[in-house]
Amino acid sequence: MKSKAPAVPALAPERPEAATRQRRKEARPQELLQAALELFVEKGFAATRSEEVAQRAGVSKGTLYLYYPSKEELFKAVVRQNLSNLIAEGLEMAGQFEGSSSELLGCLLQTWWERVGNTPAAGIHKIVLAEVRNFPELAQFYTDEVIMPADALFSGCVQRGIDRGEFRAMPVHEVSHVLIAPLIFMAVHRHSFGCCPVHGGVEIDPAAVLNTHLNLVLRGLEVRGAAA
Amino acid sequence: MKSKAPAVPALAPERPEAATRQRRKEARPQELLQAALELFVEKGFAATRSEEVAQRAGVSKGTLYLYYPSKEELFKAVVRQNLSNLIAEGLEMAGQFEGSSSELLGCLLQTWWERVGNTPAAGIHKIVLAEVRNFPELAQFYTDEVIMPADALFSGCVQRGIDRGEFRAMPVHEVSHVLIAPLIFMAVHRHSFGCCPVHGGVEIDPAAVLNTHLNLVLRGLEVRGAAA
Amino acid sequence: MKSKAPAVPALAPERPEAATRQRRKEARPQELLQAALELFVEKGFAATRSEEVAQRAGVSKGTLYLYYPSKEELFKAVVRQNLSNLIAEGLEMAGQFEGSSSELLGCLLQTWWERVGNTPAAGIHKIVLAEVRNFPELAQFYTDEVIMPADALFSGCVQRGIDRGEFRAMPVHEVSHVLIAPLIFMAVHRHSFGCCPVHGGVEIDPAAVLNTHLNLVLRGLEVRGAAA
Amino acid sequence: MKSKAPAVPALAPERPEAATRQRRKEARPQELLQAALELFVEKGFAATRSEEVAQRAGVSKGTLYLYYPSKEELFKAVVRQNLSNLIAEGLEMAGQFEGSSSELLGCLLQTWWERVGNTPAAGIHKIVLAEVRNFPELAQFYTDEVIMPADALFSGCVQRGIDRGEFRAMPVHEVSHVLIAPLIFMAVHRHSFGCCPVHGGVEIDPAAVLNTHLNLVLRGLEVRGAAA
DNA sequence: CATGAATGAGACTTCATTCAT
DNA sequence: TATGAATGAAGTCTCATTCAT
Repeated sequence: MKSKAPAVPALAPERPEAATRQRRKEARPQELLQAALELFVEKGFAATRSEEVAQRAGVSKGTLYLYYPSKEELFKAVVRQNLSNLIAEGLEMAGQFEGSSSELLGCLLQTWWERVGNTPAAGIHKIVLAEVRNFPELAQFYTDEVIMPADALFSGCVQRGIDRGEFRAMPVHEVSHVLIAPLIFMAVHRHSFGCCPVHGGVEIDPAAVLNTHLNLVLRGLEVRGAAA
Repeated sequence: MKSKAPAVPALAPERPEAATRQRRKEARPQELLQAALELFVEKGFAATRSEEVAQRAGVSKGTLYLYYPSKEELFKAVVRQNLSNLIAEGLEMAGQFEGSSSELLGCLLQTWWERVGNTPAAGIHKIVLAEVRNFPELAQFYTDEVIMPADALFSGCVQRGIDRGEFRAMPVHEVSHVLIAPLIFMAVHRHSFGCCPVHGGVEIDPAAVLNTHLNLVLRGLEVRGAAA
Repeated sequence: MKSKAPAVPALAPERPEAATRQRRKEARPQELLQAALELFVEKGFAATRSEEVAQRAGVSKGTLYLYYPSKEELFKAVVRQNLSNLIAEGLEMAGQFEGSSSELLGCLLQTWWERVGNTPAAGIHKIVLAEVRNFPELAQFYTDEVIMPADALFSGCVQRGIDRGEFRAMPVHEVSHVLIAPLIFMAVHRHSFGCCPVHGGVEIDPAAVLNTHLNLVLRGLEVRGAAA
Repeated sequence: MKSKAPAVPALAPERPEAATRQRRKEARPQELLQAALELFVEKGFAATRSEEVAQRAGVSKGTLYLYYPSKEELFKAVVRQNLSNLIAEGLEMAGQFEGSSSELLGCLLQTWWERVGNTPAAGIHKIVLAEVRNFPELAQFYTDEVIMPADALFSGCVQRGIDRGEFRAMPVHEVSHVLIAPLIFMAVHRHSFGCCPVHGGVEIDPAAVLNTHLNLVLRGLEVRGAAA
């Protein structure tokens, strides 16, 4: 591979190897973060070896350290990157909505599941839950970037429903919590027990749970529950 | 030893042998499990060093291994001990209940929170979620000992409500999931973010969330929602 | 067992338990050395745990240390005791002999095999060979107590044969070495490979080897080999 | 790489990459095995610390584990490496031999002593004798790779002598045993007592013993003993 | 004397990190 | 930049030895 290079003079742009290498070089951080995310989700922070991350990203151990000065920093970068993504997703789906507040919340939760809960990136929740106490700085970060925006989003929708007379008057933050908790829980579950083959376990059909959840909670929220 | 003790007035002080050493030996497993639980919840399984556990229990490294042959076995013992309690509580309460199914579920969840969710034992959920993929046998164990009994308990109560015409006909397993998920999520949260001082975080009042949760979900379940 | 003692006033000599205990107490050092010898031969010095020795001797770990201040000292005691036995055996069989020197040597080797080589005590050779370099003081000890007496014994017999015109004139120490080496080798072998079940190994029949050995070497020694 | 090398005149110095690091990497296994052999022979398997081996080979503890996954595997590798040589030597010599069977056996034993018995590799016998009961698989390995081939080699030579009318008819396996035992014994001895300075010990001159051994045993074997 | 719970030095092994090439 | 050989701190576990009972 090395000594054959001089045999092919200067066809640089046509050489797929060079093209690949270039493309690879720029994609390195992405690939490393991707590999690290997968492994951290699979095995946790401590049980993931640096070399495994490098291998899965197709580089050598040394190269990993060219991009991230330590395993801790790599971990933080993984969390940061995926948190940014989460935020982006959140804002994206917040958007403008015309219909009823029940429909809005249903749509929001449904979308969250499809775009976050059901994707590999959801595993980030698992790691963060497990490791915040070992990386205290992440707590503030995660609170600012995820918990508070998400709460604001959902609380806002609940408040909208109350303001429009669709929902009963209820404490919005608590409702917000009750609304998201089962989804996050389910998402986390998929990355722990969901990956372990057990005999006789309770099969969870996410769609069914989501439907039931909405069915129960929205009905519980709606004011016409008493009226009808 | 049990009922005959009062029959023999003052033999107790005659046994000088059981004074210190023996009493300690009997208390050791408890002390070690207590220390291990705390540390595993604080730092996770992998990040907890055996010696730390021993130190917190006030013994030396070697002593720990006198009682548990490996860190992994210690972990399992912690899970086992604390989970047995869970099951016992659940069955005890499920026993015979006279009131309405809504009251039953409310009482069940309330008790779970007081006796489990609000105690250090709840932190186990966090560790299990985080580590189960590294301990495949634990997955089966936890499924058999916790997840399935819990599901049976809650599903049974929901079914009871449906049978008695109190609840709407709904998929019981999914309802069961929706019922417990927010509690477990809250419990896990208390042992991860709940322990990190953050500025401006959404303050979660467990009692309020629990009330809101019950208020919403039970109302959503009840058949009179349509009747009234 | 403890509290029942006062119920039986003073039948000391009749109590088999006390008799046993007394007898045991005096036999302790013997039993410990016996157990230690067995284990050292089986597993070697380093791989034998103090507690195992105690267990096999039927006492507790602590008791072992009442008799021997350390594992090293126990080891030396084992070697010393068994070496003394070897010497006793050697002297015993040296005796006075009337017949031909060939018969004398044949008888000597045969007896050595029966009384030493074929007994568990022969395992001592194995340990000593393996461990002298870690216990240098044993070397002098073993040389004085075993190697030199044995050499003297066998060399003497060879010299007797030469003096009496039965044997060719040959270097007596070297002949002595050639005479004993196969026996010791065989004895050691019995305690290493001889205890491992292997498929297709070369079966060694000690009696046949001994016969062959005598047949060859004595014939090689005898002066009439050329005459006959 | 093999026969094409001379066809490419001066490419060698062009590879600066293989300068130091690479050459060391290739030499490492040899250096480690050498150090391990020495130490295992000196102190035995159990009493040799991994780090000592590394130090003697001039590397760090971790490097040792880069090449051998455990101390036990290192031990096996030592046995394997040195035993392969033994076998090779034996087969090479056994090949075609023109002279008398006495000469063949004499030459065989003489060579064995020079090439094996008198080198550090002979110390392996000591370790194997001492440790084989703790490594059951080693017993089979050693039997297959050393004991049986060696027996076949020597038995074959004896049989050759009998077939050609040079030797008396005798049980070949037993003769074989008698032939090798003193050599191995002497080799083992050199690595245990031979290394301990003792006063007044019986000085063993290997060459003299070997000569005496051959003198005695071959004379005992030869048929002309009766004929002459 | 005897026990066995407790200790802690020390062995093996892993793996994050460095650095010569 | 990229590599991967090398390092050594640190973790798990063992076991000879001690000592309160």
